[in-house]
Amino acid sequence: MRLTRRQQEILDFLRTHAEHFAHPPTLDELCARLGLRSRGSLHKHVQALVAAGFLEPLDRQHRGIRLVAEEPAELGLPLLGTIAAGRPIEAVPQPEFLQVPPHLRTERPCYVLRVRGDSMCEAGILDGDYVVIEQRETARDGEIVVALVRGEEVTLKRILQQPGRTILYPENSALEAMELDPDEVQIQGVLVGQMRSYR
Amino acid sequence: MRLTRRQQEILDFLRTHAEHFAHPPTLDELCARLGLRSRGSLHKHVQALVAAGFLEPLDRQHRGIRLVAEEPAELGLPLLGTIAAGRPIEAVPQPEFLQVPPHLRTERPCYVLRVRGDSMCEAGILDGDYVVIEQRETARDGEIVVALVRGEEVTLKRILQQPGRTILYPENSALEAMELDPDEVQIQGVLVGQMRSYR
DNA sequence: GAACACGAGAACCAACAGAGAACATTGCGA
DNA sequence: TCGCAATGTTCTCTGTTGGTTCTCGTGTTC
Repeated sequence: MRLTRRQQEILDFLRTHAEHFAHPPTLDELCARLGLRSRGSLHKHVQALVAAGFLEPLDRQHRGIRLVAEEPAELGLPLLGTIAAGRPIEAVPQPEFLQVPPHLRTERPCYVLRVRGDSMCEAGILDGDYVVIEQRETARDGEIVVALVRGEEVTLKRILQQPGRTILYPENSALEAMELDPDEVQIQGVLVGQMRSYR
Repeated sequence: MRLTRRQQEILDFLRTHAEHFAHPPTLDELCARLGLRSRGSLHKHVQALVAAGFLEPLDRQHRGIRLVAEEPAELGLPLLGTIAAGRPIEAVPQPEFLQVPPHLRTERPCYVLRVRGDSMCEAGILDGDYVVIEQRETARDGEIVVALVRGEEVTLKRILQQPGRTILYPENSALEAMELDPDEVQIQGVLVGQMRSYR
């Protein structure tokens, strides 16, 4: 649905307002700011914005005008840093955002890491690739996971969980699998997508 | 259908206007800008542009003059079919569209293919991957291209162009390079991005 | 002269916008 | 707990804006 001039104006105002104040305005306050004298008229506009999906329905709650969560689709996913087998994740200082198409991610919270090194090259994950990780603490056998080992090093490996031991396989025949006590392995996420740019 | 002078002028104005303002103009505003005094006359031109497919029909909506189809970016890129080394591209019946983040494509026209087979597996391109191809007839040595060989088979290979011969390398040590006469190879596009979903 | 592009202007009416009243609900303070 | 003020909801009424549809007139082109 398309917004009218007034609706757009109100929406813009609400967005800037949200940046400066913790609480949404009341209808009366909004009226005053917009030069209106009728709450009823304003309410009509607000309802239109709710119908258009920009505001959450304000079910009789006071100060109930809340902006709907900004589509993460537009913002993209945060690029948290670089993952290199055997070292902690090297975080980027300013969390950058990367656009990720929906079919490379899941509905659950995800983030992006940049891959450093060739430990997964036989699985088609190369140095410089971006991997999309679903934030999750458990994995199924055979999934590729971001794992924190002994609280110090982070790697991207394929996981196999057996009673009493957890094995992390690199996909590179030059490297060896790690066999660990389940307590030593903490799963931080599961690989759900991968991207590479050749430009 | 061909546009008249006035129609072209109006369309041009609307395009520049769209770059500067969030809302389309009203008929009256447009009149003023164009030096017209009759809304009715202008309306006739607008309707002609709607009929010609340049504007969306403005069903009595205020400020409803909107340019049509500026959204190939939003729509994504067309998924044209599946590419398997040694066979023609198997076109999908209904051109599907796939969202592709900007860093995986170029400014020039691009399309997406699905990869079948393992001929490029050592370059990290696996069976089932999506590849983003920039439409282009020439390539630099070392680029991975979509090449039509002898007018019959299409492959995804790394290219090397020497005087008098063109070599197409698969990235799979089990397969052999093709050495061809330059006339036999027609480049259809160059690889600029790659995506894989693990879901 | 017929067809066409272009423009003026009037009349019409649906979309948009606002005022204000009445009512319902919530939440706070006495 | 009660009562009141604050706030959200629903109405009706009103006026304005702006898209739509006409008719008519004037050049221009083939």
